[in-house]
Amino acid sequence: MADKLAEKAVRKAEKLHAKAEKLHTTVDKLAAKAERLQEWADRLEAIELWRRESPGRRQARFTRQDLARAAVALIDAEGADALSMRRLAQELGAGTMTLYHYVRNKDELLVLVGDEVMGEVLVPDLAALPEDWMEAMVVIGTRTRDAMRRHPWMFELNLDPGFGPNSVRHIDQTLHALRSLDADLDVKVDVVLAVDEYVMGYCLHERGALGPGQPPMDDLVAYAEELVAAGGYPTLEALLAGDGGGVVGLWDAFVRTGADDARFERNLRRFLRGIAADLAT
Amino acid sequence: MADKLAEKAVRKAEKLHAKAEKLHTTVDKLAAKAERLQEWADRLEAIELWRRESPGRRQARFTRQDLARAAVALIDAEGADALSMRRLAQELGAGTMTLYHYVRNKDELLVLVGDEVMGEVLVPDLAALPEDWMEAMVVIGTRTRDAMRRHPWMFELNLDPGFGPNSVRHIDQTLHALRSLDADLDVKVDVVLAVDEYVMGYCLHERGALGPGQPPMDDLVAYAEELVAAGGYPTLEALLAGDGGGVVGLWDAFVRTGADDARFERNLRRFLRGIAADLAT
DNA sequence: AGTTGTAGCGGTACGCTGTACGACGTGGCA
DNA sequence: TGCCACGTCGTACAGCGTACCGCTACAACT
Repeated sequence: MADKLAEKAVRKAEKLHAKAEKLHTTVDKLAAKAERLQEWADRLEAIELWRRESPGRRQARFTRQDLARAAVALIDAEGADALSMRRLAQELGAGTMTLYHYVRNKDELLVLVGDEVMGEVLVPDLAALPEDWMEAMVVIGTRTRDAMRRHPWMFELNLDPGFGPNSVRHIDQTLHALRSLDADLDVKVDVVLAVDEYVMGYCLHERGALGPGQPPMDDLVAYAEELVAAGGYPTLEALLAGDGGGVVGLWDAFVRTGADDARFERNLRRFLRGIAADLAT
Repeated sequence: MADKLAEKAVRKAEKLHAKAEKLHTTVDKLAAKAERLQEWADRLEAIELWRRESPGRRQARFTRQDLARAAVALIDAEGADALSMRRLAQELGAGTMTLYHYVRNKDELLVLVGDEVMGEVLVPDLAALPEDWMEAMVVIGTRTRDAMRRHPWMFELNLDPGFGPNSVRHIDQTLHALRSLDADLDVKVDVVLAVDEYVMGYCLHERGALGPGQPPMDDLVAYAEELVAAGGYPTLEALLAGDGGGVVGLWDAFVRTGADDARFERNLRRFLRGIAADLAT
């Protein structure tokens, strides 16, 4: 009798357990969905930044662009670390907390800064863009690279692709550059993204690349030898064993190639050629 | 007489002024050179991180890799902002300042983290890399993308291309992948950099891209209308005027294309094709 | 014209950060 | 055995983002 009761209890417990597990997975799924929705909500909140125009009646001392421009100037001069709310306010001759009337938090300020820089990427005269889509993409890509060269700190800001007026205009202009490409919208968007990705990747690398100069090669070679001793560096090993310039030769090749100014356009054109060839099939 | 004296004085002053100016430009030049050298010194100091092996005799509680692994786990779980020296120390069950015996400052810790992640990019078995250089590059590129998908916060760390063992191994492997490419070292390095740039650019974009989901389209359209009203958005304007899906259609195209899993390899292959075609001429 | 609500401004304070400094105990060598 | 330097870590400080809240002066209404 007691056994039976115990058995029943066990079965009941198992059932409850299974039920609990099911509930658990349901909760997990809901949580995941909620997170996804939250992400979207956050990102769309970013659009809100651009939609809400200074809602007050009274005239404010500054415009948001004033903040953005001052921030860009400050970062250009002293680096991204120098940009703090206090410092920017000081630069503008205002109290720190005043900035929070133009911007909800520092991240929003950075979004402003990002869009300000995107303004420099824009082609001033759309009509001047070449008809040929590949040439037009080279023009836009080069402008982008130039802007990122002026403001290499852009990558330190960790901005997601934004919805600011200038960012949208950049997309618009890039699509405009593709007007001579006979393909449907999805293909064009694919090309827009791909080219933007290459360009940004180039700029990201260029930002961190070493300019020409002479490192203490002894340390370098010593380090390379230590690495090779650990094994698993076939190319390095061959270079050390062979007589073709050794490790220093490889280093030089990287520095030289990294500093080659024609590299950007050369590879961009290679990419565009590859895209065109693929689209032609 | 007094006039003559005054004239003389003026001439002398001018001469001195010119001399001062010359000195000034010299000083500027020297300062620029010093800055360049300083940059190099700083970057080479980074190699020092890898060269200096725990110099002490006594056995330390942790290894640098312990720190790196704990940091990666922490950031994976709670995001890059969660990584502070205090928090990591707590995670390791150590005092905060203890970490500073493994690492000179937080930046060095991040370099360690970066190289740890680069370890995931490495191809486990070099011999398994396809002979064909284009196929081999696709393998390496895909591995890189996968690692960056697992750790999209890598771009928040603002790391320059590093000299850590795994980073060097990645370069080595990539050059190894190009062994079937008949070209001299400079060309190969160009290809290595270009492909790495595209791959990183793709990952950088993917990190910030919106996953599939439904935004509040009304706000979006309203925003687009506001922008078009400002002028200078020909494509957007045409989309709003035309009947081909409108702004929502464009938005969808971006979201759809951004979420297209085949996009990475497709465009990487296009790039490689373009490179091969160019090298063949 | 006078009044008033509030938009714009900013001082203070809190909890967090990275890290300089110095104290402490213990392990390894002489 | 004695020593000392190595690994460990508590404390302190300057600077960060920003929540909270009081103040001032202007735009709008009576």
